[in-house]
Amino acid sequence: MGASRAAPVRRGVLNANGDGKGSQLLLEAAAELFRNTGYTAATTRALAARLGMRSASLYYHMTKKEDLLYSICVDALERISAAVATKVDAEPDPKAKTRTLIRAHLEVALADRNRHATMLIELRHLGSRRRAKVVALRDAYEASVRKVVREGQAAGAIRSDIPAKYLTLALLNLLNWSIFWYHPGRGLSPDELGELLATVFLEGVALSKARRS
Amino acid sequence: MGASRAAPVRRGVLNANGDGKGSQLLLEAAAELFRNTGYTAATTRALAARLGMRSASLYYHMTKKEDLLYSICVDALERISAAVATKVDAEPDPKAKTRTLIRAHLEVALADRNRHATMLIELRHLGSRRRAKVVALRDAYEASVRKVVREGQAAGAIRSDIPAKYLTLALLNLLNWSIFWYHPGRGLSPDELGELLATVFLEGVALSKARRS
DNA sequence: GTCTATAAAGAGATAGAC
DNA sequence: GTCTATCTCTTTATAGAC
Repeated sequence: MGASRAAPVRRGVLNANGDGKGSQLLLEAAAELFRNTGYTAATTRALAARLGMRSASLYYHMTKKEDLLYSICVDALERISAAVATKVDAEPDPKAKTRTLIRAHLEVALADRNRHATMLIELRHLGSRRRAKVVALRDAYEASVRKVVREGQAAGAIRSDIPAKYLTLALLNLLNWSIFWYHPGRGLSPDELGELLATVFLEGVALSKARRS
Repeated sequence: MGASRAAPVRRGVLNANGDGKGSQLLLEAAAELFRNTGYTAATTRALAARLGMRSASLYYHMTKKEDLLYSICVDALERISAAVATKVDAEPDPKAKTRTLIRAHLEVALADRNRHATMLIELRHLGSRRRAKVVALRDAYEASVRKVVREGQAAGAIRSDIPAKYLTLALLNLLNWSIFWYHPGRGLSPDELGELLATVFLEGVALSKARRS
């Protein structure tokens, strides 16, 4: 908005090689630390220690600590948006689209648990401009989910007596917060959990006379 | 466990009048601040300012900042456990118990949004002993929800092809995380949201031939 | 690309007056 | 029960050597 262009060079979020392997290692280490400790309590010293360096060295790769949080949030949302859109678009049957969305969302969110948990919980610690950008990405993803729900309603696959808005919020509750209790290895695989949650969401848990348990 | 009793007086979590009105005002102000700013980034100076005092004055009411977080977590869990148990126990019909639980949970959680949000997200910043106590309370509440689900299964009201464990986790996803997007005043009342989520959870969202939308 | 050293600011908590 | 003043520790971030 009112910011003057003082810096001569427009650079990405991280200072150099923003897409290189080094940056991905840095982001993943930061996401794991932020997820466990919380963004504010996570010190640059602790992060550096995990990477086998001193905290000053981090500032070769970034300008401020907040850059890491911003990159993590953008990364998480861009990845899940792209992956889910690809799989949902490839599914022609409107009845199956919701199930495909649920499985695709969980597959990505569980694989990137640290980044998604950080994005969901630590977003508030971004400055207002960056926070607004991340919220816009999040809202866009939410809108894409709502679109699938609405198409399901239009096709007669999903009930229309409840507004798509609330069906979408309920679905995202179910999906997003599973990453906080899911533990890879023990219990269900991501795909099995996806099937389970899709069944709960689509069929409900009540045992009607028409259904065998 | 291995702690020696150095302090001559056993006192509650807050130094004096642990149940008085003053303490409730303090806890609510702290919960609101923690919810918005995060526990670590919330300074004692900012909390004092909200209460019209200086940060040093807070230490007449507490011993450390962490006392506030601990009190908030315990308070939130004790209240919701008691309220839900009362209402669920008063409901004789096993088919209706789940619906009653959902409405009671939401009623309390939405009324105490700041405390519940803080409990869910900031728990990790408690020292290990206190954290274990809060986790035990949380696990006990979760177990009481699971018991309702199991009784529903035993009574033939809830499907048994999915383990009660996962039905309970899905239900708590639906309930707990609604407090982060629910805004009192605009949209649904707590009771209406309760009915809506109960319907989604029990009936599912798929439009079968047997159901009119 | 990483280091040592350190500047500058802000945090939780205490002492003692009123 | 609240205040002023302050101690002490930790934090982010920078400067400049290697």
